[in-house]
Amino acid sequence: MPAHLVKLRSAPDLVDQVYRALLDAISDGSIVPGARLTQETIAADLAVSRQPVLQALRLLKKDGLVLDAPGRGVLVAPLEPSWIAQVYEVRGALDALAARLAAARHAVLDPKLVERGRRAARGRDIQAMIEADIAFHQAVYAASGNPLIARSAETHWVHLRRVMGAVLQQSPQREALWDEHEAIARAIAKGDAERAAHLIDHHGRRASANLQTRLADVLTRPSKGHA
Amino acid sequence: MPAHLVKLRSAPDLVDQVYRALLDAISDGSIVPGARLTQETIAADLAVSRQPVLQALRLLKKDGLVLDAPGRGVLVAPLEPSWIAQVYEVRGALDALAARLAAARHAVLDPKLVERGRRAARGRDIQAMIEADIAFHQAVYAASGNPLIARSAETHWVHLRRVMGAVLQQSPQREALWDEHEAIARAIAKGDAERAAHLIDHHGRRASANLQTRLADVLTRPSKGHA
DNA sequence: TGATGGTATTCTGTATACAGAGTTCAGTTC
DNA sequence: GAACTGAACTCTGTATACAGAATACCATCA
Repeated sequence: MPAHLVKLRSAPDLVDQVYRALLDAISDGSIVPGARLTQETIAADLAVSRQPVLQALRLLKKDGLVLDAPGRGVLVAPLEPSWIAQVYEVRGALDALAARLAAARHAVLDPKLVERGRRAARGRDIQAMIEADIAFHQAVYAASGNPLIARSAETHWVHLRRVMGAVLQQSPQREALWDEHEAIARAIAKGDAERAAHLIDHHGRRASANLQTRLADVLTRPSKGHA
Repeated sequence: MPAHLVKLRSAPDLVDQVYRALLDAISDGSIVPGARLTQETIAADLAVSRQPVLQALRLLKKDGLVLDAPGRGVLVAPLEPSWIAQVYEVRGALDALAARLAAARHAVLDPKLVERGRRAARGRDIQAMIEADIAFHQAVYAASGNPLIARSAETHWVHLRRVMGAVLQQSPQREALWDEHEAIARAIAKGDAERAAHLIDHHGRRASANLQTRLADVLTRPSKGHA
């Protein structure tokens, strides 16, 4: 048997598809925070029975993305500044760990990641900016050599993606962000674990503070988001 | 309405119960690593239909505790030394974060935790030792003020509990473990964040190395575990 | 003896049916 | 007019039924 044949993804079953669909919709804001969903409406929208929806919702509950609203369906988790702070604290610890490990291996991140990020930062496509940001951090996770880091951080990024989408109409320091990313990549390549961890830690703190104030802003003036 | 009435856990539904039952059985080793399970046998054992079992298994898959074995049911995740190392790396990062935050708040951990731990360490009840260990670390998480830490670490502890149960027939440095715990608690209470983080980090590394070698030992001489 | 083809079995995933719990709303009473 | 009681409705969770996919086994053939 030729070894280059990739193991083909046999059955992307309905539960996975429903889960993905809801995850994407919640991530990019198509389903607004605080929205109320019922199994039946989701099932009807996606043209499946309630069964796979039921299971997908349970997975989303485990992720903390939807909450039980007994008797009235489920509630899409609202966005709270304090929650964001907590997510960033945990993600920051994982980022620092990943950066330290990656530096220990003198990992070299693909320069294209930064290029792509800078290009996105100069453009207007918010989603592209978010994707580039996520891609960079995931590259650090991958470079750490510990796949569990990426898996643990995955859920956190869904939460952050939601906030970013809701908040990042335009950010002043978008270019500065990628200067930081580039410095982190350099420290990792050089094998300077402490510096890499320190940089990515501060990077996260800045981003956290930024998102929190912006989110609080949006929440107090709720209608402004649509202008 | 009196405020002291706790919100009563309305419906622990069958899915949760099945999930808990399997989680406990996998954690304490009643279901051995590598065992093959089918929905039907589980359903029959627990006297429920396949439906809740199906959902519970999907949650366990998300936790990485069971693997798909297409056509032959599901496989209880085997124990691998390298996996343990990965879990400890991530858990270590969370522990250090929690210790640092707890120290920043000058949190005082309940001294009973250490007392109970020492008593368990002198005894013979392996499960009690493990429980005491987990209880201490969870107390640190709780003291951090960030509930997300405990939630993120929860899954990791299930994996570790499995290994501990499989490996810790008797450990020579059980008392030393609680000296470390006590030192960590002191550093937290004193507010020395860096020292607390440093201590708990080393604590984790030692435990990781210990478990890994022991697990590798058990795996190469598989029958010895039952002696 | 080893490989190959077909068949039976096993197991999962999805859909439908049903029952229980909670909510909403209208009617009634003070 | 406000509060309470009851019924209708809505929604979820569980069980059963069915169809498809994968495996294991057995007979056949070189």
